[in-house]
Amino acid sequence: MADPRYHHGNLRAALLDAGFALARAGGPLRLQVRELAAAESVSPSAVYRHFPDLAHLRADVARLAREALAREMQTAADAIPSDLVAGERAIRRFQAIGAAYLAFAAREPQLFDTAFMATEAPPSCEDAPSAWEVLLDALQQLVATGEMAPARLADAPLIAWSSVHGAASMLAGNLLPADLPDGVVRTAVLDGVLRALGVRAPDSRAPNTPSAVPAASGSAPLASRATLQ
Amino acid sequence: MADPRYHHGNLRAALLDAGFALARAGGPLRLQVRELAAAESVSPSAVYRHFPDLAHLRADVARLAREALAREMQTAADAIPSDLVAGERAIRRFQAIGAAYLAFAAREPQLFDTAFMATEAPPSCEDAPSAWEVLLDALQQLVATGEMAPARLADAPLIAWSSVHGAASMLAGNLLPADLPDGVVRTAVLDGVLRALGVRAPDSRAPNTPSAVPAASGSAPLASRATLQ
DNA sequence: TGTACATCAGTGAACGCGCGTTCACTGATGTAC
DNA sequence: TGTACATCAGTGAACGCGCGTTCACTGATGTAC
Repeated sequence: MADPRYHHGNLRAALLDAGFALARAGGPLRLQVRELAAAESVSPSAVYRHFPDLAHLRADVARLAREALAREMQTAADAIPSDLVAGERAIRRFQAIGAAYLAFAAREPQLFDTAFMATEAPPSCEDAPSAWEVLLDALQQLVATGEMAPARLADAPLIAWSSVHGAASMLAGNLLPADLPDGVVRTAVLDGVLRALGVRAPDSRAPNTPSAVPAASGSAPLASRATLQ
Repeated sequence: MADPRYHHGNLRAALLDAGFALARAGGPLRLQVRELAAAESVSPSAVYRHFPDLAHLRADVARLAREALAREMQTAADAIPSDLVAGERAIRRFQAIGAAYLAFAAREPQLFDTAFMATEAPPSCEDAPSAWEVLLDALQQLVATGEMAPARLADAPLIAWSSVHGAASMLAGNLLPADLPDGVVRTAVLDGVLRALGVRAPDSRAPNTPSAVPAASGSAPLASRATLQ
């Protein structure tokens, strides 16, 4: 029987998985050589058999986090029924992608931070799937079905990504009032994006009116700067 | 003549200023007890005469960074001529605030990171001025002048902040193509926010059309995922 | 006005810790013959 | 089929460093009398 300490088998992939789990629990600061090695019951120096330094390992864990995000976006889009009218389906898929992005940030704030942390090395390969590509595909479908003006494709990615990423950052960073339901954020931001893109929401086909927004309970809940300083 | 090493005078404020300068140059990671003390030519233990620990000092430096941002927003708003028609003035002030936010992130990325970094202690006082309040004031002026629907106030802060903060994060984090001019980002995001809020831009009074967007040079520049992974 | 003294704001050395990384090594694997 | 050997993937100890923080101290300040 082989000594289980030697020849782990696939230590590189195991370290990345461990990094993913550590980042999920504790964020970027938990990505340390010794902790990663301990997670795989391996000596710290074994890490250097598979990565030139910690920076490269961190960059790949960040990539895994982004890929996890992209997969959830794609899965949410694919969950939209395919028997809808093409235009409505394109809109619903676009909304599902944004909602998945927000849900990921709210449910896995540490992983979200890791996905977009500053890295001092490049990842070993490109994101696959890529969240950016998933977004671009959805926008192109909006154009193909006539729901968005073709010229809007020039700035639509920037508009959509800014809004959703900004809201996701606030959800992950707990910058929003704790009693603010995620659904309110989702509705406000996603409806706002559709209006910014000149796309009519499938529910309320009257753009530029606040009707789709749930009524504020008492005074405007977002007006409090208790948490968002 | 007093020994200059003793009785610094206002070491607390000086440490915060030094922290601001260090964060500006090197971001949150540069906020270290020893480096801060050295910046003021003081021994590390002197820091503990004015702050219980590093976390509290960091929280106050972050506050200073947010206040610097808020001041630039307010200054930009106040630079809008006051002899304009009230409605147009309110819109221009709102645009100026957003543009200042984006310019701050692009010009001082490290300071921007510091402003919104995670802290393990609360700041010693509230932000003054507060960027959030500056935004709220501008939105209320949009309503007061009839440029925005009052009901929109419920979600307008979230929509505006998400979009601008998201774009600012990308500018600060160098997630956007390097050859993409800041002006393109500014125009795309700020025009998008106005459309999302149902506010007619003062230039192009035809909302929901892409006319205000500069023509894409060749293929859509944002479609490249070279830098935005 | 001068002096004793409590208070304050620093010093300087050290502690303990955990980090990334290196180095000589050793055990396991796989291949040539 | 068995064996020598090159190669690979680990070990374990150590290095050097820099970190936040503590502690006993000391020099300067300001106030009471």
